[in-house]
Amino acid sequence: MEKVFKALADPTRRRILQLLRTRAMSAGEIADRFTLAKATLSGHFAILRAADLIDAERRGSTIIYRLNLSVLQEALLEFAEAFGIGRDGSRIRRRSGEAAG
Amino acid sequence: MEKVFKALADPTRRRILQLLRTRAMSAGEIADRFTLAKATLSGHFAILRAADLIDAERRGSTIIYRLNLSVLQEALLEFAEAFGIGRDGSRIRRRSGEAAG
DNA sequence: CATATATTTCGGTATTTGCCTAAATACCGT
DNA sequence: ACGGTATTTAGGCAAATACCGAAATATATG
Repeated sequence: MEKVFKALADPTRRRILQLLRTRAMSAGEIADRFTLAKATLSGHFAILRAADLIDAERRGSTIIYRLNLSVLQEALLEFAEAFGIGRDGSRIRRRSGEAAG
Repeated sequence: MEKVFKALADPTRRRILQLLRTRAMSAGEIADRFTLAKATLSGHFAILRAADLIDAERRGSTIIYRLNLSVLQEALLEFAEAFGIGRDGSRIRRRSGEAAG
């Protein structure tokens, strides 16, 4: 959870996740969409990987990154539920200290 | 959105929001629940306020902070929708580039 | 006005972050 | 094994962050 929030704090990393939303991409393919140095992007990949938000798969000489949507989902949902925030905008009141389903 | 994610990146600030979940509290009341200096907490309040995640209301000599849940809600929902993440865990597929809800 | 209380602002330090270039590693084709 | 492409790791720098104690501000009260 901590690592996920730290990872999401950077706009470049959020953009990377957005890019991977539609399909998996190689490190270079992603890097081409940014004006940053490849080494810089590589650092961002490492952080996203440490947060388990993306998976890396070596495919020959390239490395394919894939969005791990379920982890993003879990983290967001867990956080939202802690505040009783529902999809429809409703707030579910809980007795203080009670955990969300 | 940027400010919200930056604000949420720090665990102390997330704890502050959690504290305000049940009821509004004065700065001092909040500070008493941390081992950090009041000045440090005051800085965190400023960041949360800049992100519009909390509202401040002067009440005599104290300042009452209140969680601005709707802003947290909006930010989280907007982000989740961009990834097609639904409350039930389902993923809604969209044509690339198409905006959510 | 003087004092007390609540909170913020200021000035400083240590750590972390984001970026870069250069060098290292991994894999491929010849 | 050699040269080329893809990617990461290493080293370094500037800016941002998180923290603190001290000083400043605002409010209430005697």
